[in-house]
Amino acid sequence: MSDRPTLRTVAAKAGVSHQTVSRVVNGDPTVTGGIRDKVLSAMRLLDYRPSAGARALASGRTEIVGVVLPHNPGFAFSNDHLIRLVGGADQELAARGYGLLLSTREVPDDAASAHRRFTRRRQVDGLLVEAGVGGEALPALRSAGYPTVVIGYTDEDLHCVHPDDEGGAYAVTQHLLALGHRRIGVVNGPPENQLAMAARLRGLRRAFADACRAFPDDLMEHGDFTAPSGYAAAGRLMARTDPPTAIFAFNDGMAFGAMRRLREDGRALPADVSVAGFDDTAAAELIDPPLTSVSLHSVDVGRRAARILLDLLDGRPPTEHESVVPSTLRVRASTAPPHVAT
Amino acid sequence: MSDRPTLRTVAAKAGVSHQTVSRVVNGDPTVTGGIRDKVLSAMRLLDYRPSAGARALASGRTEIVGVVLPHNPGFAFSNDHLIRLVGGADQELAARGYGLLLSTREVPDDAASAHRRFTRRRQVDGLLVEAGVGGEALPALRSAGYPTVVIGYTDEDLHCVHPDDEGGAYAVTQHLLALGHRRIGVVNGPPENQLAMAARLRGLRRAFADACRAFPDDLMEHGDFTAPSGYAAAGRLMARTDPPTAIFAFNDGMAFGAMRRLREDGRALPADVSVAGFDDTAAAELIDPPLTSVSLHSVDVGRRAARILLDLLDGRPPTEHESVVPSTLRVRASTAPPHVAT
DNA sequence: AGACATGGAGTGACCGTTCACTTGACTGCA
DNA sequence: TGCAGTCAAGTGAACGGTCACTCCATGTCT
Repeated sequence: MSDRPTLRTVAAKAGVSHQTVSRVVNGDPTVTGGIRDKVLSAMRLLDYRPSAGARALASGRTEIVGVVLPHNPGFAFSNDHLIRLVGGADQELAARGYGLLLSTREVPDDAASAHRRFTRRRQVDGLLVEAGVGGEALPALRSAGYPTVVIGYTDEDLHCVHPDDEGGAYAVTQHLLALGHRRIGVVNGPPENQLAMAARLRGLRRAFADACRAFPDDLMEHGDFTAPSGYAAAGRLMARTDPPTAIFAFNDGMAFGAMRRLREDGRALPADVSVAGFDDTAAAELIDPPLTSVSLHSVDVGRRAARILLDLLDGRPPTEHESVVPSTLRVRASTAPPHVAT
Repeated sequence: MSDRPTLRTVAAKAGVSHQTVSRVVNGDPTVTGGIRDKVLSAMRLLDYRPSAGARALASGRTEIVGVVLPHNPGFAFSNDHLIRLVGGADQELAARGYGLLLSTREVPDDAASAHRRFTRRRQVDGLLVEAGVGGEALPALRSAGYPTVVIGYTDEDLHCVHPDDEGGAYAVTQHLLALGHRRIGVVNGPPENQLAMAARLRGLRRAFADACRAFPDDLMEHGDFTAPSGYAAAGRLMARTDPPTAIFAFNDGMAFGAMRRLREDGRALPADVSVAGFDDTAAAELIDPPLTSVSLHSVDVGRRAARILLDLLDGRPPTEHESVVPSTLRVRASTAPPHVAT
């Protein structure tokens, strides 16, 4: 009595076979209008809800995809990115009836644990993996044999989607060069994000090359994406004998740190030194002066990744192996022409 | 051949019954060591992975909980909170073998759609709902009859967990009063978050009362959590004949807007006017001057909610109906004693 | 008019677990 | 020595869908 109704219960009520009810549930067009109505009202009457488990068992598909995210509370700058990524993926996947099973793991985690939760228990049809979960996890995922799309960069032979880091860095650099800056200091990111950072560096170099110049390698420092590391890097850059007139930090967090350092050193922003960031976090337009940065369209990245995964799930191999989502430069008040040289 | 092994396949290989294999998989202690080893090696040999679908069908439990989040891209300030919430919940739930099935919906959404995805197809055992999904959705969820924990405030008769908004606001107000501020302007939040805002207002009033004063109601303005609304509200507050010496905005975003407005009006921060926010977003300590705010311990809120849900799922009714997670005041440079009155 | 294609609806097996019972061996106690 | 009591392991029936077929009533072509 208190048991939930099944296909057969509904079938009995409607005076049809359980298969017919199944057809109605799945929107099979071969069911006649009259019969369909009878079944629908029986379903409504009994408050019928299909059992996802039974369906998964019988069909072999769970209609769930696993989403593996890095969860590094200290690395706050990417939260905007992550949540938008997931939101975008959810939009696409939900439209096709797929659910998102989440796994957020501390980044220093044994490679196995994150994905094993899904694959060990065959509860997902495919996987969406943020590259930040760490390179060790990816080979393990590959071997599990699930359709997988990586969000970010990867060395593995997997489909991947990422923002146009190279294009974004190109745009920033071109913007600074056009303003008249010649000595541009760079605050590069940490080695963990090597592939993304390499792309940004490529964009930077290409912009210099297109302006018939070369990036002076001695003007590069490294940070770890945190504001303090940007603070320190800016200090080192400005201590050069011929200091830069602009600083391009490879994420907003380090740009904020650099801004603080420059201001503490008594330099006016952007009159004395221009600063540009990357990622266009929420704080970028709140800070004073508002930070020139590169917006990543994370929602679109998530959507694109989801679409590729859906192709894979449908057995429709996507044409492109690596998909790049355009990013856009947001010019704000932190960048301006340099002081006229003496 | 390419089919995945089942319990019975493993059983045949190990020379035992399928039930014994099931016992080993589920860690039943009644299985003898020798037999267990045989089964385990057979499992390893065949790369056996249990079918979540079959298990769900047979046991009636999916070992998945649904997480319903509001997804409002414009409302960037809460992303930190959301992602930490989920991270915390995941920590607790994963430890007990539960997965998190995510649903992020645009906030203006028909009440039905968000949760129906889960409940319609019975793929979750319980639900974790962020109160921001909107009040209309909650009654619908209730009727679905799933064990449910609300993260935030609710009028419904559901278990809920939220940060100590009242205590946080009390701490901020007490801090400002202790500094010597008497006229404290408030930028209240939007009506959608009425219950949380009411709690913050209670804390504010209580702090005034404990100092044997009363909050001057004429010094309250409303915003919508965005920086521009804080900007506007600050303008209105400072236009009073007797303007406040401190502004307490009910979230960081509005505080940032207020700071910009004050600075544009030529006021020094915090020398002329102190500003305090709420939520302690990542940007709070990056901005200049760093913003005094209230940190919400979102991870703990998520964990607590998950634990309560686990109690519910275990048929162990939690003692407390409403659970409050302490929040802490972070005093930074945006608050200081007021100018000495003439 | 008879053979045949067509399309709506029904039949029963099967997917891979768990669950309630049963079986059988071994224990300890009278 | 016999028998209840215990405990490890086995048996077979669900669980609630989907899938591959069969079946039957039409309509069409020769």
